[in-house]
Amino acid sequence: MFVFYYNDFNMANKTKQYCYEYWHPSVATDCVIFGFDGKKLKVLLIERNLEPYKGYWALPGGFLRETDKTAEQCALRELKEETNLVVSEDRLWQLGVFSEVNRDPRNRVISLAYYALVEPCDVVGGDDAAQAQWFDIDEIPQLAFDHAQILAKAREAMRRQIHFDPIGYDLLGKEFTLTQVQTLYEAIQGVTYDRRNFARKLQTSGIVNPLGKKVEGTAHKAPQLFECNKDVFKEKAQSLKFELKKY
Amino acid sequence: MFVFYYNDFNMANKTKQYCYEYWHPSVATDCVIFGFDGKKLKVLLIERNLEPYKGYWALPGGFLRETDKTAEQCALRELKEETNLVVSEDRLWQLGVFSEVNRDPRNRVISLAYYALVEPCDVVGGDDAAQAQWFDIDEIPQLAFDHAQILAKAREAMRRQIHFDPIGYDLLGKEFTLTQVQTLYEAIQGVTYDRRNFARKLQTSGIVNPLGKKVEGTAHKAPQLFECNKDVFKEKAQSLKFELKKY
DNA sequence: CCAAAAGTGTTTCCGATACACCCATGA
DNA sequence: TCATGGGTGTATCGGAAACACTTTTGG
Repeated sequence: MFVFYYNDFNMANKTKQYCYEYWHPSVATDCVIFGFDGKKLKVLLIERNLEPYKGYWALPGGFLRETDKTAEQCALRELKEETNLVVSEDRLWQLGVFSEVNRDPRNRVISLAYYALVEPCDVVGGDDAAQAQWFDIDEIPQLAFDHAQILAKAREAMRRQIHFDPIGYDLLGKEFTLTQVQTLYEAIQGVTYDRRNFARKLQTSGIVNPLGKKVEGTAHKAPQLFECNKDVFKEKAQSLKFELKKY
Repeated sequence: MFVFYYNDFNMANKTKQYCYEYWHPSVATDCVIFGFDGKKLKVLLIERNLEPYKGYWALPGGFLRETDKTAEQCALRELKEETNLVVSEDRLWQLGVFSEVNRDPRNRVISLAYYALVEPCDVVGGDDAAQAQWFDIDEIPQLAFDHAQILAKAREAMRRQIHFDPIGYDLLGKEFTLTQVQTLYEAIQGVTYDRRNFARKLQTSGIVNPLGKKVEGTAHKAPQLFECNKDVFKEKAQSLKFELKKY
């Protein structure tokens, strides 16, 4: 490999192995990982171990490498490195591009942002992250870079997508109670629903199937467990018209 | 400026002025521009003047430059250069990132894709485009790169967004008839609506305001002209719940 | 026995749907 | 006068919304 040395005001006496005829920006990915603890929406953040913004909380993410087959692969790789969380690509959704000139104090960095909804799990810090931690969505600390903006956009995107894809159920795991679904939807949409109407709609529509099992060890009447029928959900979502009903 | 010469299998004896410590991908933008002629949905394409895919039709777009303040600015700049079409930034919507390793035969190129809905207008070719032309959305020629995939995704994104934002009316201009709106929605959603129900809903909801003017020179009863009340539209769209009704 | 959450049925109301006839205009 | 598309009212139906009491369970 050809290597040479070269100085500029940004970076003195470092190797610059990668040379191009035209200007290239740096490209990074960032992930907004949503979770749900049964009561509140959560977001997974890491504490930065490196400058800039060392010590700040931030979205997990990092630079695209030549070995990353796609930007999605980069996002998932960084997520695993920094939080030990493994997410499958079919649960990763594109959020958008953040390309403001000064969004990173070091360089021109284009961030490709993604989001995912995952079921409750443990996370640990690693690599460039001092630690990883779930935060209540309404108690987010000050974030590095423009990550607050990215997070806000992710909330809105998720809120919209939930009308079309059964992603909400990804937050609940394979089995859940109707109350959990309702609490989740209320947390996401910021509204409340009537428990009886909510339960009836979910069951009669076929979006959930009863598993014939009950939760054990509750200090009250044991609720039934259900699973999500994602095919039915998608079929129902397909019938969406303008404002969801036909004119 | 420091300049030196260097060979590799991609590009022999060219100047490589831009050097980085780490690998950087090329970043480009592509635009899917939707139009509407009163009957059919249209898409704006350019004929490529350069290799690769010289002579193929493609989405307007090009490489991100250091002078582009944002990716959006790049997209709009390239659009203007190639088709002479000026679109305002608030009508430009992010579509997604296309980052497959081999999507461009030359190099690793990340494409940031955008879409916009514009009212009918003339376009001309320029710069890297031999010509620019509107195509009926159901009569798209073979496209360069993965642009067919980008276009497909744009159609779907637009179809979803139209539930939440009054972007459909951007295709119609300031004044329009109710039949035009209906034809447009039918073209986008691929369904038909009852003319009376459609008109009533639009008017009683307050989404359109009558202008008290009529179209002139028709070979039949002259239809009224309306304008879109985008604030009302957004307010209505806000009331969307899961499947649009409250549980 | 008490607290806490689950389960369940009926009525009301509104909006979506289906449907057909007359009107205005230019050719 | 004819062809074309514009404008409009009503009856029905179904799903959404509102609403409260009983049941189960562990403590």
